[in-house]
Amino acid sequence: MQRKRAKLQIQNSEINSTTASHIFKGIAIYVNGRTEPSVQELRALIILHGGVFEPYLVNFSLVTHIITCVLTEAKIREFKNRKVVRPEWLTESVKAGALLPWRDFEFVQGPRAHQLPSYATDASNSNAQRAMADPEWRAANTSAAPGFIKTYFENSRLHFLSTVKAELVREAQARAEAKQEQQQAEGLERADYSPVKGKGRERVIMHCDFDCFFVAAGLLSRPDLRGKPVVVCHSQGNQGGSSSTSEIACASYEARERGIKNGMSLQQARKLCPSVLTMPYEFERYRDLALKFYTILMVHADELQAVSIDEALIEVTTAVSRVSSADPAKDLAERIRAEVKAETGCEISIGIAHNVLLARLATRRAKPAGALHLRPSDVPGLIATLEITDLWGFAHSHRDKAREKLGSTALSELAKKSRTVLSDALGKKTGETLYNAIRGIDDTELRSDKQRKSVSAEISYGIRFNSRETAEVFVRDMAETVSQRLNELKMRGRSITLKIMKRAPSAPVEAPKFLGHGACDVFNKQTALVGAGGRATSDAKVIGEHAWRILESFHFDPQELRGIGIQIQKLEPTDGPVNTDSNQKRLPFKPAEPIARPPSVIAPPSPAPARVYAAAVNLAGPSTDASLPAIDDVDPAVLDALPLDVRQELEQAWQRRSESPFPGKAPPVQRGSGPPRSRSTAPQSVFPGGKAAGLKLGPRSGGYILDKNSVHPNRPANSFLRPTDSYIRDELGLDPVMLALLPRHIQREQLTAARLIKTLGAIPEVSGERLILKPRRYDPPPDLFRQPPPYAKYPEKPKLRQQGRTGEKVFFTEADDVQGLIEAWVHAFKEIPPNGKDIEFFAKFLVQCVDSERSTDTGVERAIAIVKWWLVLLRRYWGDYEHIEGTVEEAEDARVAEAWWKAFRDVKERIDVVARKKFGGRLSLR
DNA sequence: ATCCTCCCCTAC
DNA sequence: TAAGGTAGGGGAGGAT
Repeated sequence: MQRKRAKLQIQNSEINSTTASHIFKGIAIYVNGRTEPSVQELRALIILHGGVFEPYLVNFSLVTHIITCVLTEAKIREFKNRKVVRPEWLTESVKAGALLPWRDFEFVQGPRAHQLPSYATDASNSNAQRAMADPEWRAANTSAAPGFIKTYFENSRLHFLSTVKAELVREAQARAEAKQEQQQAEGLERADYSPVKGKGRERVIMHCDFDCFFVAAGLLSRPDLRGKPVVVCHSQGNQGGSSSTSEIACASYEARERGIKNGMSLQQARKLCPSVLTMPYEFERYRDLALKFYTILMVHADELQAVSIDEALIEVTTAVSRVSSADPAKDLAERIRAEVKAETGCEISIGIAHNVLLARLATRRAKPAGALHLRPSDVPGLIATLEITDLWGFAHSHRDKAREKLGSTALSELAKKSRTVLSDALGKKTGETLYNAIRGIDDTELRSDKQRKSVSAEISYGIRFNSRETAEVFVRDMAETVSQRLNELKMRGRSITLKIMKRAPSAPVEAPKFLGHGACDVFNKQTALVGAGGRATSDAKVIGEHAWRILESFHFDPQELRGIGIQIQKLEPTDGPVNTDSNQKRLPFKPAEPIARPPSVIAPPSPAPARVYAAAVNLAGPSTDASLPAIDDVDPAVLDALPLDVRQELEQAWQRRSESPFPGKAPPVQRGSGPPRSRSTAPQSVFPGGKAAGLKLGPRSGGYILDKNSVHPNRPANSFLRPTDSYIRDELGLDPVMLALLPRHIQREQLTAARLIKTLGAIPEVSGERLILKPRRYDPPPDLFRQPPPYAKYPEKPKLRQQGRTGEKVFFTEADDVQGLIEAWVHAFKEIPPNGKDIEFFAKFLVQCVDSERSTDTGVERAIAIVKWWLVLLRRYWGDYEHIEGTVEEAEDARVAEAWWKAFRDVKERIDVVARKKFGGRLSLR
């Protein structure tokens, strides 16, 4: 193969000697399958114009683009993250004499409507079109409406499910904490004789799940509807609901028999069953029922993992061991079912097995209204009848992969595949999970102690903006929402991701689903979230500012937006109490008092201890947007005025720096053509010299907990959190106050290191990371501003303005070779950023073309032609950077590219503003 | 190797 | 009219 490659490369270079142009310079192309024009012709074309033809796809990194006319399903997956382009890209580029943007020729597989939900046809929703035509309706019922976010979340079933799940998880966690403490206490008292609990005994796992939860709940007050095809959805079924796109959240068994499925639209359901009846959501009732359900489960469970409002996994090994009968597990399950039925009036089903995987499988066979104990001997027989999607965690995507790469989706077939084969097809871990699952093996533990990693809010329904301003208001409101959620959890974050859904170019303006998002392109962008003083934050203004900046950086038309989400990561607990009147609905769990509990059942756990939030340090009030204290030397106004990319770079630097408790100055930022910044993993300075006046800072998040009895709300009791001040000071030789100022993870390191010193007398050189509290080198201040571009290298830097008329009006005449001029301009500024005055001049000229009183269609057309040409030029030089912005780029040419694209977008925006004013639309560059 | 980031995927 | 959220697991691919 290597020889073959080498030979072909020689052939390539022979053709190369007669190169006609260099438009494909830097491009390496692999041609996949049969194409029109043929591979031979394409190869000649590529080489003729300075590109590289890669005959084999041995190494993906050698190939920049893949050319194809058809792709098999398998290839689509294989090439998913590649630039796959139609051959016309090459032929058209040659015709144009310039490299056209590959995205305009991106290979896309034909419509895959079958993958979309049934309501998502291509047709626009005519009801929505009508409604949206009325500005008043629009202003009152879409994302532009005041209070939209609140009402939306009040009515969203998915939001409800997520919220309740989070609450249940927290309760389970609190319970686990309490239980652990109780056990520890008992363990101490009875250490001498207490037997090791449960060890050596096979686990008993139960998967408990309401049958058609929402429907069952609704039927409690509508007994006359029992036995009928009923669904829960928003639509009141006006006009028979025959044209309703309202989604069915839950269908009764009678409805399911008629083919109605959860997630269908009501209109679909009506077609299948015209007599289907609808019930409204009753969120508060669901909450009450779930509370009763979980309370009962908690009584019986050693361990409980909340799955959702109507579903939980419990380990009941102990409780089962206390039942003496022929089938104790099944008997306990029936008892639990009876208790839930008595308390809630609803049926649950319970799957029982020795692991989670099988318990979940058992539940399916237990339904409706039953309990089923799946024994090891039953497993092979059951598994053999199943499909891959019957396994928890495997859905259509894995099914498709299995079908393509493994030739089957039946577990009986997949059972013949080796571990390696499965892993190669599905990924390492997923393959192993599947391999084990087929054999009934699953050793996942029930976990109730997981800590939160992110907090987010997202809406992709009813998002319709007609202006930048409404979009901005919305984004900032969303930020407010996220901020509240963070505060309720007493969390702050250091990282923000904005998710944007934008109407796909091929999708109708009004989606098939009423006010839905329709087919969309999704954009995620993550940046550092920098609160006051460079610290983690939950401040709504700060979050809003970051989110809005990110959104703006995309320069999307607000009218095209269909979904907005804000996610906060890199969470830290808030130290002191945050002034939030927690209006969060907490599930009012109380110490369980189960109904008709037989004496064989273990005693209910004691309630969780009062949770105390110790404020380690609280020297200042909560952070606010207005006070940017720590970065003393930077005027906030200056900061604001910086270009986004510079700002973000600084912010990231601050963030890195602020690992130190005293966010003083950011580390130096390499700029321009200097050597690339070494992202040193060197230890962060723990105690910068000089201004230890950092003490004036506000509360440092992550302070250790001084009260040894306190328990952090979202963290299980953790021994490292427990040292007393005197222990820290006297035994470990650390300053407890200083320690409290450190972020939690550094505290942990410091404590560990100090303990090691104490016991070993020295710290082992583990990774060379920061080890122990001691003063460190002081980092010099950052290089805040861009170096001026090296003008001297370009003594005859051409100015666009020189070509303009000197009179009061700036205008090109027909005689001017505008295209040639722009080309010369762009070419001249290929290696340094363009001059702002030139851009200004150019923008004015174009705006005038569109806007001036004597502007005619030809003026507009001229502007379009010029902007298009500009676009072609920019894409020719910097096509790869077109959709990249705001990134922290080191390379000079990347900076230049970004500068040009920014200029382009700014100018385009200015023209669009005028065009919108004048014609109510934007310039189309297609 | 191991970590990090940026996705996709999955569950309810 | 309708209310398509949310968090975590994991894979790919690049940086360290």
